[in-house]
This record gives sequence, C-alpha cells and structure tokens, in this order.
Amino acid sequence: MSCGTRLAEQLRERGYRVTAQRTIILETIAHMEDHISAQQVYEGSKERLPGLNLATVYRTVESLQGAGMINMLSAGGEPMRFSLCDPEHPHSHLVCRECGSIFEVETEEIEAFARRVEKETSFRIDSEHLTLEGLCQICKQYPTAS
Amino acid sequence: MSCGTRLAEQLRERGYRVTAQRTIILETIAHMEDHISAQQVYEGSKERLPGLNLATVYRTVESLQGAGMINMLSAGGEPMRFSLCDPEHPHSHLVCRECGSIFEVETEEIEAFARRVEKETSFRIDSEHLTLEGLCQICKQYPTAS
DNA sequence: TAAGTTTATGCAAACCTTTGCAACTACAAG
DNA sequence: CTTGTAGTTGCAAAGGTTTGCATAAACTTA
Repeated sequence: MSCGTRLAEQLRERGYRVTAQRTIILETIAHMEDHISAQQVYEGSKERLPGLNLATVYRTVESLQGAGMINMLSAGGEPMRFSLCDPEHPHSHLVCRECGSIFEVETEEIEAFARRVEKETSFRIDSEHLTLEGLCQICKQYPTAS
Repeated sequence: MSCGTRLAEQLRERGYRVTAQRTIILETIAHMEDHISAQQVYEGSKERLPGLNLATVYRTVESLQGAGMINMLSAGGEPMRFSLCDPEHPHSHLVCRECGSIFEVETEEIEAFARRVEKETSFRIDSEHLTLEGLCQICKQYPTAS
C-alpha cells in the first residue's frame, strides 16, 4: 500500500476529506527534518502548491493530528513544531526551557505515571504526545542563569 | 509581616526591583479567582494604575513567576492563565483538551515520575508547575466527539 | 456522471504574545 | 539629598496563531 493510499484511508476513517493540501503538507512534514515549524511547512509545501495559505497550514496540521498522523509540540513560548507520527515508537517530548533543545521519552515511560494519575483523579493524561518542560543536562548545571 | 513586605523581599532576593506595577499586578492575581488571563489581570490592575500597558502585564507575570510568586499555565491553544503560588501545596495542572476545565495534581504525585525520567535521560522536568493535557472524567466518555 | 450537501480553502481581520527603543524610575553610592 | 546606572515601563510594531465569511472542492446519492 502506497504512502498516499494510507493517508487517504486514515483521513477518511476519521471523517476528514482527502485534499491536495493535506496530502502535500503531510509529505512535506514527512520529508523534512523532524520538528519543523508552521512557516517551514508552509514554505516547503508552497513550492508544489503555489496558492497555499498559512492559515490552511494551521488548520491542516490540526486535522492531521486529529487523524493521528503527526505530532504537534508547543514548547513554552517557542513556536509550534510538527513531526511525523511514528506508531512503532510513540514518544513524548522534553523541551529545555533555557536552550530550547528537544529530547524524546518513550510513551511507556510515561504510562505508569499517567495510569496512577487517572486512578486518583479520573483525568486521563495524553501520554502519547505530551510536551514536558524543564532543564536539559547542560542547562541544569548553571545556577539560575536567567 | 505584611503582604506587601513579603512581595518586596521576595522580589529583591531574586534581583528584581519593587515597582507599583508589580505590586498591583500581584495583588490583582491574589484577589481574583484562580487562573485568570492576561486580559483580566490587565483590566483588574488598570483600575488602580490607569497608565498600565498590556505588555507590562506580560513582562510582569514573567518576573513574578521568576520570583516564584505565581504560576503560569498555558493550556494548548487556550490563552495563558496565572494564579498565586501556594508554597504549602505546590501542584501542577491537568487541562482537558475538550472542555478546557482545569484540575490540580499535587507535585508529590509527579516527582517520582520526574525523578525516574531524570535518572534515565538526565533531563530535569519542572515538576512544580507542569501543564498536562488530556481528557477529564466527563469528556473521556464521549467517543472522539471532535 | 450530474446535482446536492457538506467540508475545506483563501483571504482578511482579529487575537494573543513578544520585542525594540526611548523615556522613566528604583536603588545604591557619594 | 543628589547623582549615576541599571532595570522597568509605555508605546508601537511585529510575530505567531486563530477565526469569520464567501468561494471552491470533495464526497454522496441518484
């Protein structure tokens, strides 16, 4: 089954329509480096779809996320970033609040915690695509440099 | 020790200056309902400080957070909200991605998880003021209504 | 394959938040 | 109390994201 066919099926399953914009934007996210910004998605996709509008990019990434095909990560303050969903290795993101660098944690790691919280509060944390802020190995060494 | 005195000390300790804007904005956050937006802080504070500017509100809440006096919570998409820090009961927030309602989890609950992640990745999660998204007890019952 | 219905898109405007810069003010030192 | 020097503020503009509305395109049904 081709990449395009899977896209179409996965979108339709969730009641979304298959459009050129969605196809091209997904391919752009798939072929560029991980964690690209809306602006980068826009510029990359525009080459193949000249009339494309930035608002459409924002609406499309929301649909693609709704269909479980991409992850959105919004690190505090930093602009939103997108990456292809990898069903084999679901993970969440750790974002350093000092230097902005991004790390990954496997979902498994988070699930035990999420289950405990759900048992106590009845709230179900989205353990598959969380964004957690903190300090990376390097930045945590500096004594509150901010 | 009065409320104002504590504010002054806590700000100076971190190298911030004590200004009318900071004092009034902190008091506004302290006296209004929990989790108020920048706009609400602005309007509430403006009554006592007519020349106040919205940009100052944003810069001030950042300083107040830097001084450990308030919490900022930025639920995915929703505008940022602020609340007074309660050192007796530090907690993080659970935000429902469907209905937007906000719940609290004690920091203690999160720390064991944060420690495990730090041991494995060397990344230190800010366990004292996290914002975690997911579905609340009510919204998780509906089969993907979005 | 043509018509009808519903969703998606482009555009412009609005919204939320951040930033650069000049004027102002808090604090420290004299 | 006066002066000097950082840190703060107001203002205006820009950046990133969302929204309303009319048009266009995708899917459904016949």
